[in-house]
Amino acid sequence: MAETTETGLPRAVTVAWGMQEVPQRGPNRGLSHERIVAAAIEIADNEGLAAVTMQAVATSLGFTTMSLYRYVSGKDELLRLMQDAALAVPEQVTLPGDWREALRVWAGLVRDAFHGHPWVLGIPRGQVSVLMPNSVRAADLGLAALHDLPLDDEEKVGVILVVSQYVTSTVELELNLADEGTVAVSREGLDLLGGVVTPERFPHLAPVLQAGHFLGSEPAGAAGEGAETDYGLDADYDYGLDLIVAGLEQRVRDVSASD
Amino acid sequence: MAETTETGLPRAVTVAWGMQEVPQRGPNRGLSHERIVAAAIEIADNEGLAAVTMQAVATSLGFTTMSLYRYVSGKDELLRLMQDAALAVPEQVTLPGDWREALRVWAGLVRDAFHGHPWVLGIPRGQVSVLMPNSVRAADLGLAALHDLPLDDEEKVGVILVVSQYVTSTVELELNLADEGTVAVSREGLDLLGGVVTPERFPHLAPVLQAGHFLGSEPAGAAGEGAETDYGLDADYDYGLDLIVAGLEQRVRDVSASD
DNA sequence: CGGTATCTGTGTATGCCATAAACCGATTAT
DNA sequence: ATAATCGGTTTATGGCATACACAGATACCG
Repeated sequence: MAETTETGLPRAVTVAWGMQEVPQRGPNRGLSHERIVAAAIEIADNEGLAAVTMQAVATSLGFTTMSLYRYVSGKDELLRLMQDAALAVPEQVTLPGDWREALRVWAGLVRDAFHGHPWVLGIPRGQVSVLMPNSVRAADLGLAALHDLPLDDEEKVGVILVVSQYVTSTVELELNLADEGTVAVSREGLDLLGGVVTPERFPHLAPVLQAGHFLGSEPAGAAGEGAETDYGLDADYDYGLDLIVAGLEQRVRDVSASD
Repeated sequence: MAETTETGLPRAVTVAWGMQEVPQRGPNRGLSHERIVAAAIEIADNEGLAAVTMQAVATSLGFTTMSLYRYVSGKDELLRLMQDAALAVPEQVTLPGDWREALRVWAGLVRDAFHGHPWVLGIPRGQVSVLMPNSVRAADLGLAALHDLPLDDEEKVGVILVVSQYVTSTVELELNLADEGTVAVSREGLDLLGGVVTPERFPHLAPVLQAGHFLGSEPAGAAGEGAETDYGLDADYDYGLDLIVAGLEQRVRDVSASD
């Protein structure tokens, strides 16, 4: 159960939206939660999420550890704020007119955000709020992408959820495999696994593993050509998205037919 | 970067598969990683993931904290093992013949596993391995469900991934909303949000929020009838799954047509 | 069959980290 | 001007993961 204010909203939500009353008396404030979150994000970007400690954030700002607690109720709240701030979708996007294209572009924006700050996935789930500013912004943009679809709003929200969840999970998978695939799939580990993942025990999966699919391990191929943003799973990503789009088109046909 | 053995496989993987050499000399072992993981899971089930400390696990087994480190390299590894053990799919499932039904049943099994041990979602992502025993088991079963589909193996793996990711994310969403929806959506918070989520700034989303959709908040309705397993988002869950299935059917048609 | 290398469980110790509590000086409302 | 409030610091605490070194148990080797 997350910390909540009298309104029932999690404190992180009210803070992020600037709905917190600003004190009148007392000295001028030397910090702001924006600056704190920005500093924390920079640390996470450079040194990983584990390096984000209250102390590190505070000293990187030239303040004491405890000073942060005047702006943020605790580390949980800081993490929530970081997460939302990191997943900002660019302002002023112009989406293609065709909803299929628009949806793909939107998904790409979400995906880019994750790729820019992969440590977000290191934040425990179950603490995420749909009501944070950038979530709301992203949702609005997603609905904009689907504007011309002949579905009611509730259903569009469902689509947005499915897609964003899909994108999130795909990035998560990419990162797990980046950790694991490159090393483990080096034949050696796979052979070892072959001892336990036998065709008798796993009739359907064993052949696939043996064939070397799974894990998106291409046959070496031409690596190195602008490899920066090559996550190796682009094909799988596109495939899943195609699947969703196809399902959506079918749904549209069904709806249109029943009119 | 996760701890790896000489094989390149994460240590958690080799431990989970029992691929670790058993020592010959020395006293008889009083513990096993299975018992440790089981104890840890019990604590997590009863008191939440936060209560799972090395100390708590050890004393619940009647041993010292440090004794655990003879079986598990650290807490990270323990969490990985817990995650995999918690997400076990029942043995001896018989899947329906129709692949649509089978896929739904399979997705339901995965979903049930999460519902049984929701704390799994509290484990930071990016640490999860696809090579753990129960992941493999689940993947095998998933492929079995799709056995009759006229798609190649690689594509089926893609489908499995999409579906399991979808299920995972849906459960995550459910839990987030259970934390937040029940409390926050009590009109009061929503009104407050209305001040910032204005139709001018969020033309597409604001109406939806105002209408009370989003967050799966039904108009009160008849709650209490066997509410145990009522997560409120079943409709959304089914919807997304339908979408995927529909997409898949389309894909099958495409493939068949190009034959 | 005795010696030795090896392993297990334990006790002790360390260092990091989040956070609580009390304090001083600055600022503003009255 | 005075009092109520607030910001930032200092100091202190408790929890937690884990490194290290030890004492007894066990199995291999000659």
